[in-house]
Amino acid sequence: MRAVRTKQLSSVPLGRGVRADIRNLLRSPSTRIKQVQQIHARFVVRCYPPPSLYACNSVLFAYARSPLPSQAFAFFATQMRHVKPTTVTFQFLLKACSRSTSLVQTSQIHPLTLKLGFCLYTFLQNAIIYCYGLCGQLVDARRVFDELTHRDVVSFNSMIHGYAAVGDMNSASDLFAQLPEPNIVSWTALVTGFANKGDVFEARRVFDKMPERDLVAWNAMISGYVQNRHPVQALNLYNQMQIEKFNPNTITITSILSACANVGALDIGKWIHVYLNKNNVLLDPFMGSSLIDMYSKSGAVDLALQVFENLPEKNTCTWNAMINGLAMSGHTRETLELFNKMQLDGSVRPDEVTFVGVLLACSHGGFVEEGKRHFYCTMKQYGVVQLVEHYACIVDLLGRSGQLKDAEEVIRNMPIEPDIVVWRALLAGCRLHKSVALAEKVVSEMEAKSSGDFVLLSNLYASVGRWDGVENMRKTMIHKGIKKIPGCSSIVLDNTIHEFISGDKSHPRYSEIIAKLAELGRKANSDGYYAEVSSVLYDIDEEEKEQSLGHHSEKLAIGLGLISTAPGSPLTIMKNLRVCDDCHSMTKFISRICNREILVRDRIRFHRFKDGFCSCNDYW
DNA sequence: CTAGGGTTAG
Repeated sequence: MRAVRTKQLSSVPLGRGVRADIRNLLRSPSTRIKQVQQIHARFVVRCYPPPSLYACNSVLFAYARSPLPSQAFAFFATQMRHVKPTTVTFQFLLKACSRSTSLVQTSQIHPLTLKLGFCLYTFLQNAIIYCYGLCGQLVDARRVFDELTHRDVVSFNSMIHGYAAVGDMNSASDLFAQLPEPNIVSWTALVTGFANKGDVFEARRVFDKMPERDLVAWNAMISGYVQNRHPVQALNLYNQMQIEKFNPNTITITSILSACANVGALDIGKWIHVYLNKNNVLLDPFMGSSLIDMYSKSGAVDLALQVFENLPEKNTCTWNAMINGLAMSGHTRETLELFNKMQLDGSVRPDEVTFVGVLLACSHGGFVEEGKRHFYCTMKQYGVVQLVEHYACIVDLLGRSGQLKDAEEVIRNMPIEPDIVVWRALLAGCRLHKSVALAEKVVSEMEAKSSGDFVLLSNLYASVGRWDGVENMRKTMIHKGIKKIPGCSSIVLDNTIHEFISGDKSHPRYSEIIAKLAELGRKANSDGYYAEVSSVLYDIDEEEKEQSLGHHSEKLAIGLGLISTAPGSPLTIMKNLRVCDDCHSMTKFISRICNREILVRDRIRFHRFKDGFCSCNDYW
């Protein structure tokens, strides 16, 4: 009796239901992993007649474009023993290789295609070249390329893409030059290649030389700017793109929102959000994450939370964007609550980025024990490897709370080489708790390279009245030829981004700004508030001061904001370096005297100035 | 069904 039932079970044909499922799978533009897994499960039951090659290939196709492309290999290995694979089978397998950048799979599939006599199919070999290239195996890629009897544009483009992926732009350009008729894809490969290397200038040069461009090319250049932190150029190019009558797609929007986030362009970002709603565009996790990031970084965490709550689909990035947004804004409790929610939700796994946010929140909120627990236990629990960034966070956490010995101990026992950021975190702790001796030790050991480190030690000397140390630092910096990073602050007014680089007087309203700042300076002095602070002004600073007037870039941005907006309206300023003590005090003063809420986002965190106080409680 | 473009941290 039991045998009969088993037999009935094991010979269930795939049936119409599955065929309909497969049809649906192929019809939808993207694949949810659950859909494929359900169909996969029905293959596992031995059925009669065996599933057709078409059905098998369909599952491969679905896996290849799903969020878990590597599942395609498992399916191929276990469920396709009875069928003879065709070129289509390999196309999908190779698609899965490229989407999961799996060298192991690529190097196994390659000989298999040769064994089956598929070496003459250029389109298959092209895919192999592409996959090897993505995995950084340029020698293997080149061998396939050289052995091809017939090379088409795609062969060249795949090879160029491979060179570009490892940053070998010389080889990429050489190959490009050999191409009789490069097409848009060839050109775009060069643009992305240069951009990925950080050479946006060269990328733009290539982009400008393109005989024609399509949306992908525009997107490549725009995201190149965004990824290299040139948000203003990205936004300018986006305008140019619209002038040339190209409509943005979701990819363009994702990059542009990221650009808005980096420059704090809340108005433009909001406008795009409205545009998306008006056109009934469903927010995918990419756009969702960018949007959340844009709102958080523009100081509108409440709006970020709204977006987050209403997103139809969230991935790890989305959660991370929200967690980091809350952490940056100083909402420690909320950050940790959201992290709890993420763990309970279970649909996504926390990753390295998640823990940067969690630890950062603990650090800003002074939650030492909780931070330690996440660092030592929770991370291990999720199998998340501790990177230097996390060590920097924990050192920062310990250092801030005054446990300088423990912090130093952590660095000494790190399994990986501490980088400058880790040392700098300890140094910041020394500054906060005025530990000159340890700070000196740290600076001598870390071989400080950036001006910020010397500035920190110098400020520390000054704060304990060691003027000889200040002078020494200054000499050391000159001697070692250490250049200060130019300070750069921006403010968005009427959809226009105004960038101020210290020492640059080119802004059309420069003299008005200076006049306004001078007026405020006088008020501050007579108030007694500012005078007190400036008396302990140090003559070395992270940002190069404009010699004659001594204005940091953020003061210029604030000045412009004050003279060009209605009294009492809030201002948002973005800065690439950390706020200095002087500007911090001055901004507190301005917020009170001008009755303005001023939000300054520096390299590390937000400062919300209101009624003469700052949300960081002068602790940063 | 053959090639190129996207988010979070540092």
